[in-house]
Amino acid sequence: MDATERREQILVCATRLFEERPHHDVSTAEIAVAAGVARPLVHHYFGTKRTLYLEVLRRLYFIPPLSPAGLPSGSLEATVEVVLDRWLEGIWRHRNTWVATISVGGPGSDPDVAAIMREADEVVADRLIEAIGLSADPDVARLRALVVAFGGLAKASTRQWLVAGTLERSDVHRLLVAALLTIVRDVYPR
Amino acid sequence: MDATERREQILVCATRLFEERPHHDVSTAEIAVAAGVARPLVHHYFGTKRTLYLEVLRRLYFIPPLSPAGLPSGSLEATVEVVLDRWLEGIWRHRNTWVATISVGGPGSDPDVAAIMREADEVVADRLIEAIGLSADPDVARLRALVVAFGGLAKASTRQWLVAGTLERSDVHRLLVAALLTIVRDVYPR
DNA sequence: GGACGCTGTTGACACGAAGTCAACTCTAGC
DNA sequence: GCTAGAGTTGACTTCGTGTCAACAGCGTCC
Repeated sequence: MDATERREQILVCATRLFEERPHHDVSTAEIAVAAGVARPLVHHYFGTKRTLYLEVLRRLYFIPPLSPAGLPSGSLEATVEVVLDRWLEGIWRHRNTWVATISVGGPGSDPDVAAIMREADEVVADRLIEAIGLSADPDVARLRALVVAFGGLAKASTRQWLVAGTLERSDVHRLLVAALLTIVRDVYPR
Repeated sequence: MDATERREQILVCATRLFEERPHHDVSTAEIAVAAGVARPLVHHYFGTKRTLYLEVLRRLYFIPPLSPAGLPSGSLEATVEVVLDRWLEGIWRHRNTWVATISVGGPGSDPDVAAIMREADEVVADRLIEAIGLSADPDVARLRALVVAFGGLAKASTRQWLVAGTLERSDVHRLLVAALLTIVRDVYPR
């Protein structure tokens, strides 16, 4: 089999396993069996188990969708409403992956893992800022930091919606719209 | 040495190690050396390494302070301002521990870890609701869910402040005050 | 056609960490 | 002094990771 195909196949199997179980009790042997290959081949393609895990993470984190096209032109409020509605739509469509990505760890978690998440958070923040048409603003760095923080609210609220079931989708939408508008209007301006 | 003392000593050493390094490369042997005991003793007191880790987590998560006493009586806005200011003060005082607790993991992270964090988040949310004097409200469950989500904003923004350095403390304070007021006034009411 | 080299693949080994167990030490009570 | 029990540990077993040399398929050159 072709090298890139095999690599991809192993990566897919590993992703599935890492999504559904704690990574410490997913062994490379198990991944190899799932992919129908011998264990050393996993190491051949990905080096260490840790490298493979990080690659799975990158793939998961950068799948989350935020359709950048077809943004509505209108008041800030209307734009934010639509953008966040679409965003929640995408979250719902990929809810399994999303829940996996926002599941949390604790102290002693991997700094490389944290770095990947941080980078992904910033990419999402930039897209969001672009979607609401503020990417040309001076002092965007500060706005970005605020929107990254907003991302924490987004993750936590979608978890309440999708995992805990203590919030409805409409609650989450209202919360996020109100929070983002507050940030842009009241908190961001010096 | 007395059993509880020894247990405590091992727990303290383990906490220090888990705080500063990824838990997968902290070995029980290392913990044992740090505590000046033989490795099996660690297992004797805590069973598995996982159990010890979870106990460290519980201790870390439930240390975070939110002084419940001396709440100011006045407008909602003034109360929220003071409560969050004090909260940030506590965060700053225990910033190392705090940063350790909000450091993130990824998919495949432990469900037990997630459960501990979720419980801690709810405790903090309840204290916050109590501090702003809304714990007697009907439909508190929904408010609590919203405040738990707000906790996500609080974590992410304090991370921007303490780790990334992209926000000032005053930024975080303004952000959290505005967001919490928005939640209580605009989002929470049906 | 056979030798050669390259890529994909694997069996077998080395190393290290987790968890278990029987045995040792020391103190308290008879 | 002797026993009982708690605290403690050395030694062993098991398991997972990572490495290495070797094998199989296949295209290429003499």
